[in-house]
Amino acid sequence: MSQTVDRALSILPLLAEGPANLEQVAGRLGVHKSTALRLLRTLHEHGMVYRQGDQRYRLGARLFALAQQAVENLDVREIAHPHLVELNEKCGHTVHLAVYEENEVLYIDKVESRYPVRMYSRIGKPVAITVAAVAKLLLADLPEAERRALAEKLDYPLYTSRSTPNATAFLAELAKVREQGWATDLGGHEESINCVGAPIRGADGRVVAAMSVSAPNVVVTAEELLTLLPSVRRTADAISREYSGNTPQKDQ
Amino acid sequence: MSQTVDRALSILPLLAEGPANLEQVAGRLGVHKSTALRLLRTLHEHGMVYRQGDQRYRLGARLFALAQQAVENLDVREIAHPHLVELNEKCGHTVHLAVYEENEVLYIDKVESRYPVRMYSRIGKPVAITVAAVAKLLLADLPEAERRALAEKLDYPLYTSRSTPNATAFLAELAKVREQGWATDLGGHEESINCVGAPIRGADGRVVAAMSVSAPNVVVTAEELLTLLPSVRRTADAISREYSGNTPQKDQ
DNA sequence: AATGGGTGTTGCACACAGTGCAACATGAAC
DNA sequence: GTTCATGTTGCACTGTGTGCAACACCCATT
Repeated sequence: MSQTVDRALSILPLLAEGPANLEQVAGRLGVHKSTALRLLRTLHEHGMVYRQGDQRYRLGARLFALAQQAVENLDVREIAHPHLVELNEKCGHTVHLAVYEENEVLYIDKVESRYPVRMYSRIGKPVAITVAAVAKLLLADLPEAERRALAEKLDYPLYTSRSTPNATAFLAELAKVREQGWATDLGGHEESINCVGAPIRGADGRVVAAMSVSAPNVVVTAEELLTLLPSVRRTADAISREYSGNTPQKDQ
Repeated sequence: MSQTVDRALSILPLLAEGPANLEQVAGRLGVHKSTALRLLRTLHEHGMVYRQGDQRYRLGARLFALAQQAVENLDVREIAHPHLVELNEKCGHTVHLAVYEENEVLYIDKVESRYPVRMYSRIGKPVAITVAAVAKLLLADLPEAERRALAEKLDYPLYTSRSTPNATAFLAELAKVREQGWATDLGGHEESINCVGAPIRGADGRVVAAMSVSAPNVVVTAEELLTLLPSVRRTADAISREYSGNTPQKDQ
């Protein structure tokens, strides 16, 4: 829509790949050096990019601060956090909270496992959307048309032999998840890691977030993990109740 | 420099305070609704803002992903992390890693305390620059002129009775820190929390990052925490060695 | 010191992208 | 149905962003 802003914003993902100098930026944007310079200066003034010792540009500190504030403003997160901690204290495993936004599912909170073997993930990181339990929960609740369109558009990378292979299988899985009200990921992302998750609903019944408990095979088997399902669901329901109660007419 | 981009970027901190609708954005930017609409659309296309159910705008998911990638590209962090974990396993307290950038000090990594009483902090959050041990370490190494200029420009909020009160006191503290090669924060930010930190240096001897161990009074006294100083310094030195070794002529 | 290549930076004239206005949609409230 | 509040579109104008070319700077190399 706005050419200048469009160009400026295109610089950010470019720099996210690694530092770059003026000419490289200009080259990849397809604009004159002087144009790139002015854009970078503006970004710099706003703290979005940072100029390191060798004059190359990197993403800047303000970006962190903004992402930080953004995540703190999510009221689901605020409400859910103590419940997640409580569940973690009971079972000891990693607990995740995720939301869906614009064709992506991302973690917005995490309580670390108390076992020494931990799974890698980080708040803000987009989730493996075709296999993660939380992703299934969130997508299962989308309106039919949107869900179908998204499923067609996705890639289905075969992380493991148990990954969701294609759109048809994914839509079937989503139907099942919607039916039963909970979801699992049994080695679909990493061979040795299993998850079990449940949805968090707003006052209108729509799924606003999803949570899951994850643990590696070496700590508990899939069957043992599944015995946690009732407490996961209880936790998710408690969060739903509190969330609906606190925001009676607000939507999200 | 670039009016359009400047305006667009000004929207982000505004939305960071909380969701806002078109008119509020236009009002606070001092531009016409239609102008604000076009800017928001461009931001939206890039995933920087998100339009929630009630049509109000919020900060978007891409912001997290970008901040995420940015932090993963910092090679100090990469190298330091296992050392921080090791130190945490030895002493059990919260371990922080921070860098200085454009008049701000911010945490780029953190290993949580294994004690139930934890201090609040989060990766990406700017540090209380006038009192934190890591901030003192990073600022103490700035060139004289820059250090002085920054000290004059800062605010000196009195978080507690032991907070640094003004620029003179701060510069004196920085001189001391530079002299001794380590720093503390004894209840300067929160009455009951103490920290002890050490600098991480690049091949040229300049301080590139700083780390610290923090613990609340109720867990260990300040004196007990200070007994950890040798292992904190040893950890910092180990990181320095590895960082200098791996990046012999690269600067940052 | 002097030369040269590789950078980043500045000033300027032109034109087109961004602007604000006013008219138009939309949808909620009553 | 009417009113109000809010988001959206089309359009003419001009001011902002553009690319160019000249300039400044740094550091190698001789």
